[in-house]
Amino acid sequence: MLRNGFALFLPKENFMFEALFHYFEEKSSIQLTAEEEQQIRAVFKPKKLRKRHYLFEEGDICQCAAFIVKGSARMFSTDKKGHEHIVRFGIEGWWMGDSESYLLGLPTKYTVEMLEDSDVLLVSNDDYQRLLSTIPVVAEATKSIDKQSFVSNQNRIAASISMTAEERYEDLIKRYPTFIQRFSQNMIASYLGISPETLSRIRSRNAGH
Amino acid sequence: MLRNGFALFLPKENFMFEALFHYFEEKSSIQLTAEEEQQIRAVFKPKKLRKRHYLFEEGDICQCAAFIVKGSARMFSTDKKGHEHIVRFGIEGWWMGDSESYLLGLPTKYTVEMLEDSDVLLVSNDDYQRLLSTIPVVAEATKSIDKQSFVSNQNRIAASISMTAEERYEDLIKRYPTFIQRFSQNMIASYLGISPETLSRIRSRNAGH
DNA sequence: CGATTCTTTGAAAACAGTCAATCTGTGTGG
DNA sequence: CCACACAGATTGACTGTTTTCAAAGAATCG
Repeated sequence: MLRNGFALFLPKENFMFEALFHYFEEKSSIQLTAEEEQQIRAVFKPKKLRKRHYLFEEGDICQCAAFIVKGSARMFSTDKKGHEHIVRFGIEGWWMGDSESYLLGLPTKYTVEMLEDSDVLLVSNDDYQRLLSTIPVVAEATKSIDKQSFVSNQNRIAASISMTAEERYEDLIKRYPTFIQRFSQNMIASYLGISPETLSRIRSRNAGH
Repeated sequence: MLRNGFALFLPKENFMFEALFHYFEEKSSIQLTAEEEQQIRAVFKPKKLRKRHYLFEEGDICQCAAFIVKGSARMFSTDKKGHEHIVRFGIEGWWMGDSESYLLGLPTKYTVEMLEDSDVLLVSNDDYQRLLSTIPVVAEATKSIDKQSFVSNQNRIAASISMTAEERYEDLIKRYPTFIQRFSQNMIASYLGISPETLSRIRSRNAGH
C-alpha cells in the first residue's frame, strides 16, 4: 500500500516521510489526510548527512530546521578559548535548529555536527509557518513540542543552578538513559558543563552503587 | 477619555487593565477593539500582593498565571538541604507562573514570593487558552512572548555550561542592568547559582574596571 | 597491526563554598 | 536626635571540589 504515486519513484525518501507523518500524528493525536501529506512532502527536503559533517555552522543565518529520521547530532558553541560546549543533543524524532537565528535572522552562535551517518528532513522556517497555519495536525504537534521543550529547558536551568555535577549526571541518566550508551563521555561531560576527568571520577566513585 | 463604563466604578483596576492592553498591543503590533478589551477584563482578576507574600507555593497545582503590573517577584526552588535557588525574577510587564505545573497538572516545585508591594492580574490557564483562540492580538502577543522566553532560556542554558561565574555576572549586567539596582546581591547570587560571598569577591575584584 | 581517539589516574593549582567576624546602611523606638 | 537592632555586604581563614596538565591504559577503526 503506497500513500501516493511519488513513492514509486522515491522509495527511500518515502520511508523518511512516513516517519515524519507518524511523528506529527502521534504528537497531535490527529490523522493526516492524503492532501495534507502531499503539502508536507512538498516542503520537506530529504538529506543524508555523514558522520562528522555539519548541518550548520557558527556564523550561518539558519533558514532551516532539520527533523532527524535516523542518526544523531550535537549542537555546540565554541568559547573564546576554543573550547566546545554541547548545548543539546538530537536523536531520531528530534529537531535540530537554532530558533534564535531563524526567528530573529541573526547569525547563529552554534554549530550542529552529526555524530553518526544520518537521514534528516529539512524545512525552511517560512514553509513551516505556512504548514502550521493550514494543517491542524502540524499546529497541534508544534504546540505539544513547544510545551515539552519549554518544560525541559526550564528543568535544565533549575538543574544547573541547584544541583552538583554528580546530581546532574544522575538526573541525566534518569531522563535520557539512552544518551549514556550512545554518546561518549567527553560529550556527556561537555553537555553537563564539567571536564571529562571530573565525569570519569564521578563514575568510578559511584561504581559501587 | 475612558475606554468603557466600568472605569467609572473601578478606577484603580482600570489602570491595571490599561497596562495589560498596552502590553498586548505592543507585543502584537495590533490594536484591541472595545469588545476584545471587555473579554479580557472578564477573565483577569486584579490582586494586590504585599512584599514577602507568596503568589503560589511548592506543592500547589498552579491554575493561574500572573501578569505583573507593578512590583517584582522571585521564583525559587528549595533543595533537600533547605537552600533556595532563584530560577527567575519577575518585574513590571513580565509573567509569573509555572507552565510545567499548569500545562501538565502537576504540583509545582517552585515558590513565587513578591519582593515589593505589587499589583498583579491573575488569569486561569483555561481562560487564557480561550482568549488565545478568540483574540488575534492575544494569540500574536503570546507567540512573541513564547519566542522571547524560548530564546532567553536557550541563552541561559548556554551561559550556565560555558561561562564562569564571573562571565555570567557580566552577562547579567548587560542583559538586565536594572536587576543589579533592584535586587539584593544575595538574590543575584542565588540566581547565578553561586554563594553571596563569591559574588561579593567578583565585584570587588572588578571594581578597578 | 598501527594509529587515533577515548578513558582513567595522579598530582598540583585554581576556584568556590562554608563559617565566623566585621562593617555598612536603614529604619525604629526611646 | 541618638542608640539600637537588623539585614545585607564584605573580608579572612579554612575546607572541599573542580580544573588543568601530563601520562598511561583501553577501545575502536582503518
